[in-house]
Amino acid sequence: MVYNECGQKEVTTLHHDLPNYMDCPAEPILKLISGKWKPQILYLASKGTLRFNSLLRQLPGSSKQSVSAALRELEEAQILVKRIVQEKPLHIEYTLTEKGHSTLLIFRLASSVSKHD
Amino acid sequence: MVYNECGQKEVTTLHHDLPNYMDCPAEPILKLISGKWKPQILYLASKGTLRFNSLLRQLPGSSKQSVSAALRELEEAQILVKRIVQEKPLHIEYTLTEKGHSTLLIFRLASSVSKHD
DNA sequence: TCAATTAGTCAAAGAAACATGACTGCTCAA
DNA sequence: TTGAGCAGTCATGTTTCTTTGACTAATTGA
Repeated sequence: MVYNECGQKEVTTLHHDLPNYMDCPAEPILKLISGKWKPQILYLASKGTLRFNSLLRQLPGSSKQSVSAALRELEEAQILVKRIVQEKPLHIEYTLTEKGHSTLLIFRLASSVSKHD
Repeated sequence: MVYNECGQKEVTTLHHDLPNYMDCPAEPILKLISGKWKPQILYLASKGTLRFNSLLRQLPGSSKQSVSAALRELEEAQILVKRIVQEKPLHIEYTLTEKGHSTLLIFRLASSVSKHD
């Protein structure tokens, strides 16, 4: 015999245990902005334009591989824009988009939540 | 010779590349609420009280091990409370705390950010 | 008494994430 | 023209995360 969450007999089906097709709507963005380096990368992006090698040095313990992957994912999600700066010396810049700025609102809320724990 | 982000000569030191001691303040909570199952667990918790085996069935593909670990971490962080319900049948319930509810504000913001991309 | 349910733990295996080091190709100042 | 910096890629190895399956121990209904 099967019981539901209220301790009552469940005669028909376990409909409350069926796989949920109502998934957490926040999951995609959470997945996008989490990981070993992405929060810190976005935080640094909020302070100014990013450059690859500089970023690597600002993330001690990180690797080209994962920083490169993080930048690519954030660019694909249109949170960062990559642009080639045709100035001397020629270089590449990563900057927050409008979407990137609104995504960073999540960070501000998150840090205020953790402050008064 | 070394150049800074503006393409100007950097005569003294690369102070903009020194390891940053200003870490992203949102990182701890982001780490806490992210992972393979935690977003969905918290989402389900927002809809009502959780029970271990029911939760497992609602998360197809998950394992006892990781759901158990997730619940423990969320309990340790005081986002969920665990309580033994002395009713027939005796069982254990996980419920959102006050802190848990304010943490879920992050989810609401996150989903609204992703909706108008 | 027996089988099922609840709520887990533990060891081992497999998958995913991440780091290391070598290498590429371009630019730029000396 | 050489050496250094920039912005990466790629193969390999390690570490970390997650699943699998066996097991425990109590409760409960038939």
